[in-house]
Amino acid sequence: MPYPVGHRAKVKGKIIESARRLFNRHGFDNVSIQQIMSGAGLTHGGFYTYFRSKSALYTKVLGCFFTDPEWKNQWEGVEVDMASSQAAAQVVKAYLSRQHFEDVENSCPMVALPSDVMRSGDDTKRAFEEVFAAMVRLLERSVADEKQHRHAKAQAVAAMCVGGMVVARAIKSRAAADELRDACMSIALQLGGWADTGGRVDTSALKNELHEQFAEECLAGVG
Amino acid sequence: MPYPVGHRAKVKGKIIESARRLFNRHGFDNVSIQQIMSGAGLTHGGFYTYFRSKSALYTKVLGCFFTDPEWKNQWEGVEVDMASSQAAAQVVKAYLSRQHFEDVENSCPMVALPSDVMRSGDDTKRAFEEVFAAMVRLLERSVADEKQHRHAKAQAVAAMCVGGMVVARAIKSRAAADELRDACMSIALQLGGWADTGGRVDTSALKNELHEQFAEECLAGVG
DNA sequence: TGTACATCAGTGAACGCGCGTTCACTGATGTAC
DNA sequence: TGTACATCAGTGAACGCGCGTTCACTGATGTAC
Repeated sequence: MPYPVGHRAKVKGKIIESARRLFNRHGFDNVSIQQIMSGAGLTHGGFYTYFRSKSALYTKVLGCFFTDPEWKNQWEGVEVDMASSQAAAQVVKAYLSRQHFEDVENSCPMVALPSDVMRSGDDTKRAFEEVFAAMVRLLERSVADEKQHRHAKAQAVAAMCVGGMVVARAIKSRAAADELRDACMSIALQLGGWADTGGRVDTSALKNELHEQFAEECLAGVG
Repeated sequence: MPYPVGHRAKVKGKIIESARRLFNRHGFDNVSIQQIMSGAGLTHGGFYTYFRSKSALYTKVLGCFFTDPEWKNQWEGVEVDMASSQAAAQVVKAYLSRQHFEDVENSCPMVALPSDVMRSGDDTKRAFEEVFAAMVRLLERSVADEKQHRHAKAQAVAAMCVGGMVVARAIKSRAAADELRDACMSIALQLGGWADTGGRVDTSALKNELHEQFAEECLAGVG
């Protein structure tokens, strides 16, 4: 057997990682296979030994988004304890943080690619749905409300987080974007019944949570 | 002077209208000039006597979005009284309605095109910003809260409306999308302090409001 | 250890295609007399 | 009313370009003996 075991899986991972960064920044249509492969240190010709088509890669990228280790270690900040009831508050703060706002390449795909996903196929939409559902599940656990209202509140908070970031990125004025993020953050924390402790946070906890949900499916595909 | 006065302006309007529908449905990159012109009943060659480039048309389309009369009369429903304090509630309900969800071609561009705008130039982002600001201004007037908190709450509600629709459109399950819209609607109404009167509404009021703001600039461009 | 070999990851030229854009031309229009 | 004319909105062939995709080939790898 020539070539070390796992060589292809490693290279495939590099291609996905390169594609993730490029898609996040420029969208599906404005990224060429040549750019993706070059970002992975290869030439364009080999692409089709790894993926059936450009769309197939796109679906894979979205599905694997939250399991990517580089992404998982991006937003650096203060420690997060997922067991604590503060977890949801910290996730909201991290999601609407300036760091997440600025780091387009490594941002949540729900913020970077929603229009693209609307126009994509069912597989891509399912991947998006899973990501959103996981976020809602995480928030839901610590919403301060009667049980029957928690789910709706968590959904609304998640929508506010995603919507706030999407709009902040799509408007021109930096000041207006900052104001919008702040407003959404403070109202979302109020809604969830989470005190604004004022500290800085990262979202490695959120990412770990989501990691559990997709790691299996994703690694199966890459290996 | 050959050809009736205003002929070109009318045709230009048709091109913009055709482009608006196509961009909303397929995004900037997946629509060709040939499709746009054909939608306006013309051949592709004449395009450049009306617009400097495809991007220039795109910017114009976004800027004029809310002034378009066809769009203004789209979501049909019950009468709306803008003077009433119920206006904001009605706008929220219409924004998150099933009608708006389903009518992709005529939907709000903030829902249909956010990723595209993020990657666009400053002009496009300014147009997006104006649209969002107008929505916030409209909501702000009737938020039930102390004056200094109204602006933030209006921003958060607007973000929730946009985010809820964006996510609803990007996920696969119709049932989950319905649930999300309902959750956002009910929480948004709560947040604003607007009773859920349960009636159906349309958004012609919102559109009229926004119309005032952009009509001048837009008509200047078209004429 | 050294040599011959089979494997297959990756290369890069080539393909057809549709796009945005240009431009010389056509032909319908209202005007002049 | 009828004819000749100037205008210019719209046509459609043509352009260069970059894309997604294919495929015959290369050459580095670990294996066999």
